[in-house]
Amino acid sequence: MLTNAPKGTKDIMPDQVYKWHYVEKKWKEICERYGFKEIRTPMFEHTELFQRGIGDTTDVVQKEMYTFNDHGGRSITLKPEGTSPAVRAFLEHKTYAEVQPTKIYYDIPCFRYEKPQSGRLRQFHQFGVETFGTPNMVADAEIIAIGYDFLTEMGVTDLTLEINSVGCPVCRANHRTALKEFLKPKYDQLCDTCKSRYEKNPMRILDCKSPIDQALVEGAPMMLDYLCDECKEAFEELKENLEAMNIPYVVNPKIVRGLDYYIKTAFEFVTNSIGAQGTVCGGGRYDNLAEEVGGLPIPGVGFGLGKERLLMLMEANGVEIPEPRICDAFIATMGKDAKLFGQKLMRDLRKEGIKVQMDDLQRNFKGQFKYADRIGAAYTIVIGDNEMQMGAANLKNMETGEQVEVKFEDLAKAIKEK
RNA sequence: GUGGGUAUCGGCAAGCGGUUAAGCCAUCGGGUUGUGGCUCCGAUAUGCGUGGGUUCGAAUCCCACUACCCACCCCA
Repeated sequence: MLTNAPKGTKDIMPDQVYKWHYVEKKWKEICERYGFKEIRTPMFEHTELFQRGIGDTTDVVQKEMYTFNDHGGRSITLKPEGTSPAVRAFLEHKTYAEVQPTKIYYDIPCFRYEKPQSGRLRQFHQFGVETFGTPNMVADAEIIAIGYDFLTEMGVTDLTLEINSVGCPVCRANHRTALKEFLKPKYDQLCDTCKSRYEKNPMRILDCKSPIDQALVEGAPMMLDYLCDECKEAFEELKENLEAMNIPYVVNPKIVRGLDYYIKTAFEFVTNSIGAQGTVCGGGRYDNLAEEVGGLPIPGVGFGLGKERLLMLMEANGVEIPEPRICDAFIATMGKDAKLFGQKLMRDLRKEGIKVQMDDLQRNFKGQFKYADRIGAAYTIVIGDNEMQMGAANLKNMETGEQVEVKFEDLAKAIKEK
């Protein structure tokens, strides 16, 4: 029991971390290529930030947050997402007083108390980007472009970009009224889930998986038809920008966001190849969020991208992530003198930046070779009585089997050359 | 929160009520004190998720619990 990680958490073991390093490095590279800077916010925030930011009625806030009181009586919550904390930091540090827009990226753990399943964990990790300070659709398109380029460069193929506009509070309310009006006479026929969605989030009914509900929803008023002039224009601009950048998309009028702060642009990169949780990246615009959490009205747009889901998708797509070599040279020794000398040699070579290892288990000579092979050493340096006398080691290339005598002082150079 | 599935060595896995629980991979040791990957030999579960029960006898049947997986919901 004590030797089990808590439900919904996963260890990333040493033989797997290189994959994480790989995507993290690429993520940093691409964000910086786009002119974004990294931000690091705390692991936890005041609970109220999320209640106000994400929205009191959302599932995330109502039943999924890891919330506790600290010893000072403050209600604290492990962050379930990255946008609200980023906005909070932007406001707190009055970054709006600097040249705008502000473009940031991050790489964070998130915590949500959910029932784990494929692609869904209680502690998961996401990459994110946010652009603050511009209401212009150019920013939305740029955010989407980062996601598109990143995913593409990671070798992911079976992925679709779906976009939608969820309108603004005004047009969304109109649509909601019209939709409920439309659904009212059919209410009794809806599935139980949708009955509960009727009041809370009727837009979700449009996306119900039940074929019965799908039929009932036929001809229902769609958000896109209810957009006000401003929102409609914005959506057109977004599409124009995406087309100009050659980013393929499909309009999915059924995309709904579960976080209250989204307005206008909503988008998702979705796949079918990693199970039911197919959204690898999702985001949108949130012009009212800053004000909602008590700050100035600062427009923003961004996305979150699930690292675990990305890794799953890469695996499903057969993307090969190169495993770095952990040992350039293994020093195999015979006899005590050689072993002690090997210790010194190992230190010298390590100072040269070479990855060197020796036996830690008192293996016999043959065992040392076997071990060198197992850990994938590129070279084995052999030192015994003969070598000690000659002042040169036998350097064996483990791949070709080729062996040469190399003076101790020339070893670093010889190994680095290949 | 609601469903469904699975639990035998580090990994994969046979076993389907009857003497000592297959096998493969991995690991460790060895094949005459100096060279790995191939090959050969040997070692490694008194134990079958946990606790009860049925039975002369259970990994094999029943019950409960627990863990993990998958799906709904929701989302990254």
